[in-house]
Amino acid sequence: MSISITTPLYYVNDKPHLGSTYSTIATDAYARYLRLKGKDIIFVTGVDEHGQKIQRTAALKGISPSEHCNDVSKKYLELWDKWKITNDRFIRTTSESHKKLVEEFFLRVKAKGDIKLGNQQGWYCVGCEEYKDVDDTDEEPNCPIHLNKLEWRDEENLFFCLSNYQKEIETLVRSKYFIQPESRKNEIVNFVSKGLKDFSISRVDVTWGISVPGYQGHTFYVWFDALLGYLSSLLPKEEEVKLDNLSKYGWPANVHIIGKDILRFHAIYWPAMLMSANLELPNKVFGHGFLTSEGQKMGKSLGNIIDPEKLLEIYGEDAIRWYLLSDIKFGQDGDFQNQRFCDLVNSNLANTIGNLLNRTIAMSRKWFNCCVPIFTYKEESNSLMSKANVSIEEVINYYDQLSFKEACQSILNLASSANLYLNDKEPWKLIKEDSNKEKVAYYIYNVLESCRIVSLLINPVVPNLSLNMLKQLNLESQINDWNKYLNWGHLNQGAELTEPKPVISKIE
RNA sequence: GUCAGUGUAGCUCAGCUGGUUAGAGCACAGCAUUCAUAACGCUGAGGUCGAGAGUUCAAGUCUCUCCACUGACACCA
Repeated sequence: MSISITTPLYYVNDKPHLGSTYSTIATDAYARYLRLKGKDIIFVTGVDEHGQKIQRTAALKGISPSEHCNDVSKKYLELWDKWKITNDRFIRTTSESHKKLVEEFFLRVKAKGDIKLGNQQGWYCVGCEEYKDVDDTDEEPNCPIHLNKLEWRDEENLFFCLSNYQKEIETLVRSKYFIQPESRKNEIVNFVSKGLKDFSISRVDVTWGISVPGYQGHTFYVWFDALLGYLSSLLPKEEEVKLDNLSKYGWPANVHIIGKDILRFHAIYWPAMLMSANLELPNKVFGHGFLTSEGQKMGKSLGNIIDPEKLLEIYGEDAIRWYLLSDIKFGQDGDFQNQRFCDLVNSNLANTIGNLLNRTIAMSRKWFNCCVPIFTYKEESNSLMSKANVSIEEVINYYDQLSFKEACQSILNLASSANLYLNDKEPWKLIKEDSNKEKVAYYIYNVLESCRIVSLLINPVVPNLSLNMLKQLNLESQINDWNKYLNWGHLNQGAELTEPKPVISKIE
């Protein structure tokens, strides 16, 4: 039975930014981890292509909305390709199957009695494109951002009766693992406890969207469209679009990995919608933090926007993945600092891990015929093996909880232990006495074996580095299966070792 | 405005129920050193723990006030 994991479906109003790249990288790391453990997963990403903003952006560019969507969606596809993201699906909400699914979903929810016609009233700012909360006594309110006058709008909309699910949602959001991280869970619990209001699911002034069946002039508004992409993405192309088929193809999602800004919609609206449609709920919703650049919010006006594509061209995916996943606690906000980024990549990947492999292969080749040592010698306790076993257990645990930073730390600890082990054993001194050769063989083997474990454990985070390391150990074939190889002793004595080259070069 | 969270070495962060000289990693300095990507290892310098007051034999750790930042407070894709 397969399970799905998802990134947000990114809004194609503009080209991809670092934030969406961050979500995608994290989800990719998790997907890679699950696959290594042998799980049958479907990694879903995609784009949300409807709405007024897109309609307007396209008009501004003098092209049709669909042209605009094609352009931007293509950019996303290309970018994920460049980053070597391993998504299995890429859903576009303008696709025909998605449209069918949305219609079916709506009819089901309507049949359940959870749809009603109502009026959306309020003070609307054209600039912000949203309704503003204003002081009731204010007869002519202004937008606090744009400072212009707000328009009074009274628009007929369809509503989803979220309030029907107050009890169920309350229970759900309080449950132990549904919302993560914990701090955000509290916000949501708080919010729900104040009482849920029905929300509108259609617009009458937006043409660029999916028409609501039976309601002339209405198109679906974001949440009743975009969120359903998680479902429509799962149906195989040849399969008839049917909600009942979903459980065969990976629904419910194991986790939705999203930015903290859209947590509420995923943790409250979405489950209620699914309940109404009689579908299973996702197991978990993880709202990660936002990135700043050198301590400041990224913004056009500040001109400090980090372009993920340029970043990739300069540094390559491993360096950036490592920095984002190993230095920023997943779930908290993070700051991209160029100096720190370079320092950490060089210190952790090139020095601690890369150089460890390099020095050990060099020794092994020099003293053991360009091969992994062959020996019969054994010591009673093998401290490195114990360290490796601890790391294996810890790292699996951390990955399971999406605690990438902690996982990376544990891997780094193992590599450091191996470096210390070498300095402690001093094989380069021992080897001067011929009688020590067995001992040296044993020590070198232990360190090489630790490198092998490191390379496997680190794979979800920095896949290229991992593969490079395994190649140098002549163990490329072990890359895809943790169940088989992620335990001590799978490095073969006497296997050939080629001349080591740095597995990752230093940056800047 | 209301509620919640954060504020600890240059940087990123640990410090549970209060208890000897406040910790780690990175960066920096010195030493050592070749097996290695000037890498690894060792040593060191660096903090009035946001500010002030209080409780206590004892507070980074509890209470109060203040300051700064962040988030939530419903339609922000």
